[in-house]
Amino acid sequence: MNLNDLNPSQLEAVEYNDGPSLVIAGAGSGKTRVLTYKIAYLLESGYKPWNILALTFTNKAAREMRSRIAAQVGEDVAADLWMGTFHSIFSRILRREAERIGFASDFTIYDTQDSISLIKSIIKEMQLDDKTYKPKSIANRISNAKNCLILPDAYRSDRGTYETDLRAWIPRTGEIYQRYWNRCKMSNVMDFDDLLLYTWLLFRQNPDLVQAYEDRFKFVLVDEYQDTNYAQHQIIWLLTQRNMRVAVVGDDAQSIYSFRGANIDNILRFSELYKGARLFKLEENYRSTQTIVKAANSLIHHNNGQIHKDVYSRKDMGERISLLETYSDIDEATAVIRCVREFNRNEHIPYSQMAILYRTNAQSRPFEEVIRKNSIPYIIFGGLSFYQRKEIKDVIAYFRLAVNPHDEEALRRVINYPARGIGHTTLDKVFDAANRLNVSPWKVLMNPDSLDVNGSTRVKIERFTSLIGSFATQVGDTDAHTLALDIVKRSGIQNEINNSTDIEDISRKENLQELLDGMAAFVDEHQQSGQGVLLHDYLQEVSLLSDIDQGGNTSEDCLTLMTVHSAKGLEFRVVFVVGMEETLFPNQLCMDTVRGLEEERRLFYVAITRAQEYLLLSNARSRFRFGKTELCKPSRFLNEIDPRFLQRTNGKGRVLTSDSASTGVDTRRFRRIFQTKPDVPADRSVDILPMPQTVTNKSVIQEVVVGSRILHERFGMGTVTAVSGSGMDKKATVIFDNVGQKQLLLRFAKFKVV
DNA sequence: ACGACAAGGATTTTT
DNA sequence: TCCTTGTCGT
Repeated sequence: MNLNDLNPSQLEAVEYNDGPSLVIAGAGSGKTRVLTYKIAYLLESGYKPWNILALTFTNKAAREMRSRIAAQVGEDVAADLWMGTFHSIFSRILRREAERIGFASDFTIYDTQDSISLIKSIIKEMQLDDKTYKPKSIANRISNAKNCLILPDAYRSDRGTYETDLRAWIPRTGEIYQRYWNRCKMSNVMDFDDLLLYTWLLFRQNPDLVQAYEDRFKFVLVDEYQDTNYAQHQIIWLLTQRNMRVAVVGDDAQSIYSFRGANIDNILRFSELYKGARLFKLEENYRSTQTIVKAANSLIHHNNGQIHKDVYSRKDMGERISLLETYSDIDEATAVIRCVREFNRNEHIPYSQMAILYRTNAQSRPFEEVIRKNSIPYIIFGGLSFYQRKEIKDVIAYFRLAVNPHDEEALRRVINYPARGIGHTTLDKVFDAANRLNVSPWKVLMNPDSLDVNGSTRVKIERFTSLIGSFATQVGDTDAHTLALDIVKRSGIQNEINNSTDIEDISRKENLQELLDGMAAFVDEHQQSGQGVLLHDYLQEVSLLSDIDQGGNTSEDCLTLMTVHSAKGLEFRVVFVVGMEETLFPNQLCMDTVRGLEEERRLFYVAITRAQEYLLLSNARSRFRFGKTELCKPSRFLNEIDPRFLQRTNGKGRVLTSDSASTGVDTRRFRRIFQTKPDVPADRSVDILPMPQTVTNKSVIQEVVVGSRILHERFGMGTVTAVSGSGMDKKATVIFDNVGQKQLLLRFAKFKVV
C-alpha cells in the first residue's frame, strides 16, 4: 500500500482509527479510495480481516471494494473480510441465529412484489376494499414502520399512527400489518425490511449476542451513510456504541433515497450520537471540470441544513454547461442524439463515455426511437430486471419451495403453473383452511382431510405435493444446477416453454437458459473456492441481487440511458440531463414539501456531478404525458445554477451567448458541435452572464520570474521585466513583442511559460 | 380455467 | 399512451 497515492485529507481520514469518524466525501473526491486504503491500513496495523465489517448498499460496491483491497493485501486476506450489503451480511447473521427469533435457518426472502401480493390477499381476506386500502401504499406504510423499528403491536397501540391512518381512511392498517407479520413468520420468510428489523430485534433481545458480535467486529465501516435508514443506523449503533470503532463515509448532498426510508439526519447528526467523532472532508473533486463543480455548488447552495463543504476542482475551467430548449419532447430527443453523434464523430468520444440521464423511466421512450433510427448502440438500464421477469420468478419460486415449502407466495405462484387444474376455488379453500387452522398452506396441502375438495382435485394436490416433496429431499445433497435442471424438467416448465413458437416464449426460453447457465457458473465457481453449492446458497445470493449488479457487461461501445438515481456513483465524459421541466424535475409529487424539493435538488446535483467534461441540460416546451400533450415550464433548477457557467445552444446551431472565449479552455471543440444560426427566442428567464475568469494554477504563477518568456493568449510572446506581490496576488510587468508593456495580475492572466 | 375486453393508473427503487 | 388488473363469457 502506498499512502502517497492519497491527498492530505484522504490520508488523514485513512490514518485516524482511534475512535468514530465521519468522512464527508464530495462527489468524485475519491471516497472508495479512502475506504479501501483505510481497510488495507487497518489490516496493516494488526486488525484481522474477520474483525472488520464493511457495509455497502449494493453488491457491486462490495465486490468492487473487495477486489481493490485484494489488489493491496492479497486475495486470501480480502476473502476473510466481512464485506457486503447490509442485507446480505445481516441475513447471514440471521440464518446463524434463526432459532432465537423463531425462524428456521432456511427462511426464504420475499421481494417487493411478493410482499405486495401477500398484503393484497390479506386485504381481500379481511374483506376490505382495495381501492381504499391500496396494497402498494399499505406495503409502503408497513415498510416505513419496519424501517423505523416499529413492530405491529407498537403500531397498533400508537395513537398518532392510528389517527394518521384514520384520517387517510385506512384505520385497519395496523391489523393488516399484524397479519402480514404473522403470515411471514408462518411461511418462514422475511422481506427486505425484515432482514434489518429482525437483526435489530435479535440484538435487542440477546445482549450476549451483541457482545459476541461486538467482539467479532472490532472495526465497522459504512459506505453511503447518507442512505441509511433508522433501522440500519440503530443496528450499527448497537454494534459500535461500546468500542466506538466506526467510520462512516458519505455525502449529505447526495442523499436521494428518502422514499425508501433513508434518513439524511443519520449523517447530519452523526457527531451528536458518536461523541467526539472526528470529521474529515474530502473536498477536491478529481472527476469534473471547474465549471461543472462550481455550477453544482451554486445549485446545492439553495438547500439548507447541509454539512458545509467547499468542493473544488483543479482541472481546467472547461466548457460551459449548455442549455438546450426545444419545442417538444421529440425534438429534444432528436437534438440530443444529434449532439451524441457529433461528439462521437468529431471528438471521437466513445458512446460508452456518454450518458443520457432522466428523472423517470418513461422518458426513455422518444430517445430510444431516435437512437434506433440512427443505429447507435445503446443500453437502457431500468425497466424490468432480469430476476423480476415472470419466467425467472416462476422458476425461482420452485427453488424457494424446494428449500422452504411453507413459502406462501412461492406456492401461490407455481401451484398451478404449469396448469395442473388447481384453480382459484381450490386455492381459496386452501388459504381459508390455513388461516382457520393457523398453519402454513403447505401443511394444509399435506393434510387435505381438512379440505372440502373432490377426489380428482385431491389427486392433483397429492401429485403436486409429492413433486415438491421430492425436490425438497434433494436440496441437502444435490448441487443447485443439477437440481434446477431436474426441477425445470419435472415441473413441466421446460415443456411449457419449449412447445411454444410464440415470440415471447422464445425470449423466455433464452432467459431461462441464461438463468441455468448462471447457476452452472455459480456451482463451478463456488466449488473451486470451497463454498456452498446447494440451492440454499444460490437462493441466498440471488434473492439479494439486483440487475445493476450484473447488467451492462456488454463489450460493445454503448450509449447509456438511465435514471438519475441509477447513475449515482457513475461518471461519464459527456452527460445529457434531459426533461428539465417543472413537475417532471422537480417532480410534481415531490414539490409540496421543502424536504421533497431539497431532495429533488440533490438529485439534480447528483446528475450534474456525473459529468467529467461536458454537460448539457435540456427542456422541452411541450411533452406527451399520460396520453396528452402538456405544456411545460423550464425547471426552476435551471435558474438556480449560477448563470456564469451556462450557455444557450439550439442543438444544431452555435452557442447562443456572447463570448465564451474568455473561459480560455478548448472552446473550439465544443463550438464545432453547436455551430451557427441563432434562432431560439430570447425570452429566457435565465440570464447569461460573462464567465468568471479562470484562476491560473499556483505552480504556473510561481514559475514566473524576471526574464521569463511567456506566451499570452491575447498579447502573444513577451518578456517579464519585473514581478511584485506573491502567491495568488503576484503581478508581473511584461514587455510584449508586439503590443508593448502590460501589467498582469497572474492569477487572472491566460498564459503559459515557455 | 382461460381468453378477450374494459378500466384505471401512471415517480425515483441500492436490498 | 401503455401497462397492469379485473370482469365477463365460453
